[in-house]
Amino acid sequence: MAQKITLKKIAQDLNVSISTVSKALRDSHEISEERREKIKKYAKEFNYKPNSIALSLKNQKTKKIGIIIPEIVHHFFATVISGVERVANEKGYQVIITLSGESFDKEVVNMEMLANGSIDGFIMSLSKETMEKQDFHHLREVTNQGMPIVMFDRVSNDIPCDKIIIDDVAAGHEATEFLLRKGKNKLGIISTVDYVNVGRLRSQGFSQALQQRGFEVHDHQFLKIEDIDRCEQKIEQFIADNDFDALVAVNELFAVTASKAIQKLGKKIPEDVAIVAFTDGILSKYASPTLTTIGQKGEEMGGIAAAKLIEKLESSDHDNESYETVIVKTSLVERESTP
Amino acid sequence: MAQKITLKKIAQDLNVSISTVSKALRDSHEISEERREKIKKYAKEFNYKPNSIALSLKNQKTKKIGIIIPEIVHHFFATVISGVERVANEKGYQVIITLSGESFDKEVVNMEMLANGSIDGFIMSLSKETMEKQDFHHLREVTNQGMPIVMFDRVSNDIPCDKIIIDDVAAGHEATEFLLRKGKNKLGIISTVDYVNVGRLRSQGFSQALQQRGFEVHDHQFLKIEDIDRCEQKIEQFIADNDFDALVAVNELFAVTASKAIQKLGKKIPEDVAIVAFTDGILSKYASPTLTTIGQKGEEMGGIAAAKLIEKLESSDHDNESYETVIVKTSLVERESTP
DNA sequence: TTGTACGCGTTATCAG
DNA sequence: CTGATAACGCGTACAA
Repeated sequence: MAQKITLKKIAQDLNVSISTVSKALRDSHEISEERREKIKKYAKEFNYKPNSIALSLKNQKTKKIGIIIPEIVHHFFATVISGVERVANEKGYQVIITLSGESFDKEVVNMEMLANGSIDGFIMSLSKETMEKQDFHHLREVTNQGMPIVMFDRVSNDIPCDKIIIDDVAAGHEATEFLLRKGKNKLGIISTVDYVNVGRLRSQGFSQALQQRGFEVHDHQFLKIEDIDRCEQKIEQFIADNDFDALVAVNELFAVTASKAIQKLGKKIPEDVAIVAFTDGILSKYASPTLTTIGQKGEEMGGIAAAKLIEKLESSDHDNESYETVIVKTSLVERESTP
Repeated sequence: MAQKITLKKIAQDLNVSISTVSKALRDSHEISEERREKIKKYAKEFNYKPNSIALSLKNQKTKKIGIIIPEIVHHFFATVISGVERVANEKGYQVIITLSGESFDKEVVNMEMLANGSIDGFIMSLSKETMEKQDFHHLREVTNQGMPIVMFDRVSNDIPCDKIIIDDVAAGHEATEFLLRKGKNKLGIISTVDYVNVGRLRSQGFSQALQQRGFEVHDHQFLKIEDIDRCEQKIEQFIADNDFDALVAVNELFAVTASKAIQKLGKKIPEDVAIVAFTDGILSKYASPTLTTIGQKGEEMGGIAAAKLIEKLESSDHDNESYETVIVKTSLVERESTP
């Protein structure tokens, strides 16, 4: 009930001026020790804390960074936030999160809300709709105002800003090469439709790896799933129709679904068919058998994004007009689904 | 680069006073239509948006709500945030998220940071350490300042505030009764240590259901896990040592681990041993076999929490000093792990 | 119809 | 050593 205490109230109660209180609390030597102590004691008793809104207004800095992501219930994004939060907190920043829900309009609205002084800078990953529309005017508006953006994972080349991505082609290559080295030679890949970047790029890496090893690449080796909710049938069909001895799946869900289909057909993992999945998450760790995956290091990406953003925020403003794209190395985690 | 535009700048550029601009933009009839239009056009051209920090300071309202949760990478918490965010956005509020990482100290620090004017109210779930220590002084300080808190899931009865919980006793009862009705009669429960509320209460429901059916309840039916990282061994031991025909697990991880242990022992699910898990998440849906679970409805809890908080925030301040505890019904989702 | 003054809480600067 | 004043951006009561 006791309303929040302010400098003004302390000043009134102690019959001194506001600026005296302010100085005393900041240990200024301008104030006599006696008075200083008295004021500090009083402030402590009433648990005085400077009002951060007032400070934001005065300093033109909020010490907050805004995140806009498509969904928070996706494990990858949750890990990114976790990384952002960790680094931000270490450096005295708070994190405001908004969700676009893969909607362009909501992404725009949220950006506008946050850009009105709520935060010092953005960390974001574009919504699917934005990727499809290729409309980035909201980002440009923000950067034009001098507010820095760091993009991760789903980025746009049209916007000049720092970017944190993984090299999906290389990652697809790594997964494939790993299977080839294990002696597998009848490979298939379960991917998304091509306009989803990650699916297209990882498939590209898959093809490259095969070709480098002198294999021919055929269409029947590629399954491109459009509707994630009804992927089961298609995956079962894909596996039944082909005599694969190894599969790459561009996400955990496809991998688990494939794993089940394979076992249903009476084949053994990894002896008959091996699997490498992408996006190391909970499913891979707890599926039966556990899945070898290419980890996406969301935590690390988030951490790097936050560090980059804060660096920009705290560099003496505008002398630093160069932008960097950081490629985070993926890491292969071996589990039971590969020999 | 074009710095953010303010009322002041518009006023200068147009050679009028600040208040004229302010009034014009708010469609005041005090201002002549001609001038009004001119000002509005200019403002639109430079994309003027009121600075939210200044508004916060003036109105003593931030239109932001703070969330403190233990971890964001737990699916349940992610769904709660999703629900909070949805409702908050609908009502024009933004969401600031901080993570305690299950640490008491970090919870305290984060609360203090947010309480200094950054937000209008809290939505939170206590860290494990806080539950263990039973130290809630930081919560009390905040409520004493007149800032409302809504707690969910992990709550404290010591703090007067709205609470959103699931009836864990009833849920434990439901899970157990379900197994009994399926003809199982040698039941065990894999739970957490007692100071974690959910574990204790669900265990309680487990006991109640058994006793109501005339079963005796013995200590050996309870496994209480302290360290979630090394639960595997203990769960295997627990299953090997007892001849259960059904298990209740208070979270997905325990359930999946148990499922694997059971299959390792050559027993069949659900014929030999059935499983009911808690917290319906991704794992339950994709484990082999898929798991029957008691769903926790995180999205709904988050939505209710946000609605309650905003209601309190917008009710004419202090006439509303009653607190409510909302019990969200759980729902059993049948899958392959039960007959 | 337009402009001035004030207050939100803080700090920095300058005057006493 | 202490205090008054300005400024951050906004809205509004009051004065012109």
